[in-house]
Amino acid sequence: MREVIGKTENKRERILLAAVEVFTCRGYNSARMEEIAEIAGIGKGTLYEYFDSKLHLFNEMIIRCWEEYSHSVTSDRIQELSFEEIIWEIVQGHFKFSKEKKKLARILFWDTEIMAEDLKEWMDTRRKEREKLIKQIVDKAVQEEEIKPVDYMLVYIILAGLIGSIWAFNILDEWEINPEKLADQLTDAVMNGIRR
Amino acid sequence: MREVIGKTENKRERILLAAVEVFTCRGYNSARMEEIAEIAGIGKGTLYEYFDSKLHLFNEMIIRCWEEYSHSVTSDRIQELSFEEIIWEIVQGHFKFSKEKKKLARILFWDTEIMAEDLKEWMDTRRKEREKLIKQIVDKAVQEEEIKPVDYMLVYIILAGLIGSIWAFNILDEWEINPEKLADQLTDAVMNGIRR
Amino acid sequence: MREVIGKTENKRERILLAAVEVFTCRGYNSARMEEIAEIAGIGKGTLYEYFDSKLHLFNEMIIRCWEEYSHSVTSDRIQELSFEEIIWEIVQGHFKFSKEKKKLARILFWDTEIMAEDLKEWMDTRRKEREKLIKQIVDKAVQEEEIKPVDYMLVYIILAGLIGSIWAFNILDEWEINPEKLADQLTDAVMNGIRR
Amino acid sequence: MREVIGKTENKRERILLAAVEVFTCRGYNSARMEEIAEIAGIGKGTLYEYFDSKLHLFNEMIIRCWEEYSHSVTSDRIQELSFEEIIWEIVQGHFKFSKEKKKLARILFWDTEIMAEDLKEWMDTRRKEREKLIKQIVDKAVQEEEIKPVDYMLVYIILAGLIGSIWAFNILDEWEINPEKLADQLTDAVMNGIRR
DNA sequence: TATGAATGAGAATTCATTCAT
DNA sequence: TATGAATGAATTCTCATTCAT
Repeated sequence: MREVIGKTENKRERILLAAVEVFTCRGYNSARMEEIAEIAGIGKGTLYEYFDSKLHLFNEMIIRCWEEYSHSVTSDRIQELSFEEIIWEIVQGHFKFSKEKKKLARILFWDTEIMAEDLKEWMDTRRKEREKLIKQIVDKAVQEEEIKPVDYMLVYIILAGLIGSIWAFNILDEWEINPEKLADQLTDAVMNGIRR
Repeated sequence: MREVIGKTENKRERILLAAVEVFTCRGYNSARMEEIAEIAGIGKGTLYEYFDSKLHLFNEMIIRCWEEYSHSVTSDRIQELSFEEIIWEIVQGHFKFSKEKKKLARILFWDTEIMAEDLKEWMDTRRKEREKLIKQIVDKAVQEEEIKPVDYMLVYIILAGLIGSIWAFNILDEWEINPEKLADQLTDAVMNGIRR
Repeated sequence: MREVIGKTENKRERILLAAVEVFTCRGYNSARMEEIAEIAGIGKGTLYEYFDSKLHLFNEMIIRCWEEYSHSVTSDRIQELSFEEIIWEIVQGHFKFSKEKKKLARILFWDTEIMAEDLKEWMDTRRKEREKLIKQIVDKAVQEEEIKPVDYMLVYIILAGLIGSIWAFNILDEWEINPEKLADQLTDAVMNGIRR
Repeated sequence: MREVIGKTENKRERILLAAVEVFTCRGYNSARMEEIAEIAGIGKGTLYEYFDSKLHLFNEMIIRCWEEYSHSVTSDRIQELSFEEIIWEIVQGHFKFSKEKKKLARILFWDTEIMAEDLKEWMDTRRKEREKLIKQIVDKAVQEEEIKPVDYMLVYIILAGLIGSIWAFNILDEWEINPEKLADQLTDAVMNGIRR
């Protein structure tokens, strides 16, 4: 019994992994279902036993990856950390994830134009949640006089920007720096500015 | 003779403008050459008199737009400005450009998957130039003791990040703020940090 | 042992019933084996234990239905009836069958394009039998001076025509008339003509 | 100028002719667009320059053929003819058309299940027109006391039936009789009945 | 030079059939 | 014997590109 379920789950899993590989390398439109099937080591038709269409497969892959990403970035003990520590955690977590799965990050954050409407909504909801979380963190830090009374959107922009730029422009490939050190420096820059 | 050339140049221009319109609205893969021809007001076959292929047209469009972008972001009197002023100029220039040409910005900065190898190289060269420019600016500012002695890559990341996040996440649509004010705030945050 | 056979026979039967349902609703090409299996309440693979292929299943279904039709149209005591009564019986029997199983009739009489060669032959044999029967009936009626000495093919055409038109053109849906009355009128028209 | 139009029209025409050939031989579902293209002597893609889809092509073919059929069956001087003559004309016209284009007739009258809704409506309208025409003819004949006061639907069924049976059951292939003689006999049977 | 009709490679998807269990 | 997961041939349709005019 367990074997059958395992096998089935396994195949679905293998398809999703193959999908990550192909979608991230080629982008949605250039990805061919046949290649995904080949990489998953199954027949073309089998894909459609597990996913209704190319778009459905893509959407499921995105959701799966987003969840994986969330786990890797969000700390469980976020309530206990200071603002400075939170920034450090976010930057470092994101950097680690991006370094490992650079292409995935690209698809995940930017390749949104072909997403189905419901996936867009789903991602929007996730984004709003995140925005709200940052608002709470900023408000708390302002209240506790850890930071200046800034618009939380400003912090959001800065953070999102740092996060974005970390994997963009192929910086990661060329700049040898470890996540912790990068997190140190960026956190310092954000907290204290770069003015002498 | 000159008239023909003039006419020709004109047509090439019209094609490029139409290409911007179509590629930015539909994305590379969904863009159809026929639509580009229609918008340019010419025959489908004529496209191929001016551009070898869809990819070539896309590449030329990217180059064209990048140059336009560079003009709008880079000030001529960059040598005369202080570091703080330069950051302000960059942020504000980018914000303005992005707000006006949101979709173009997206394609320009992130839709890299379909770029031909030579375009990738071209963009890499541009990026290196820009990196070098920032290095000079940072070095000068450090030397003149305007800012702390930071790794110029750090500044590059922060700047690139801010630039990226400005148009990402649909922030632009939802956040009503004018370019100057945003530039003020971000410049202040970068220079002085957000710590109280 | 007998139970297994019984079970088996039962299953074959259920498949044929399901086939009637699906083939008549969807037509041959749009019918899916999976749906037939579902309706029969068996697994997809099991179909192929009982029928070699979709086409074989279709053919067997046709044969089954044709026999059912023959029973409903042909009277046992055909020898005892007058020509007029026979026509009445045929028209009324066909009308009844068609009204109940309109879609089946359509498949049975007209959807011949996908029939396998051997089924075509089978149906041809059936048709010849029927033609022969009508020839006998006509000859007898002519001999007994019940009708004029007409070519039996003429009668065959008229009968086949009436039979065909009864269910065609959606007449059945729109024209509220009971089988007996229709049979009365048509028999009268055939026997006596419509001239005043 | 005329040449270009001629050429284009010619190609559309050739596609329609090829479509008749393939659809009538294979039926809608088994017909392959590629075969139609081959027979028309053009490329696969060219079909789609002239017809949006397989269904559109089928529909246009049906309409075309129906019009052709109508011309061949309907006499211009129908008002001047007696009821008997009209029946004679209809039977003989239909017989001629069917003999020449047996398979087309089959598709035209019976292969209705895959027709698009609007084509079904179109054919229904045609059918209603025809029904109305027959009603007028019957009413006139009844009024002028040429025939008994019968329900016009009865005549419609008989006519439609004769028409149907003429091409059905492969009768045409096996029965050597010329159109005029058949029309004579059937008209006589309808008018006077077959009772001695 | 300009055109757009013609093309056909290529992609997504379906479904009858197979076969390991 | 019964099953249904797996398969891949087959099919429709798209669209970048060509080429005769």
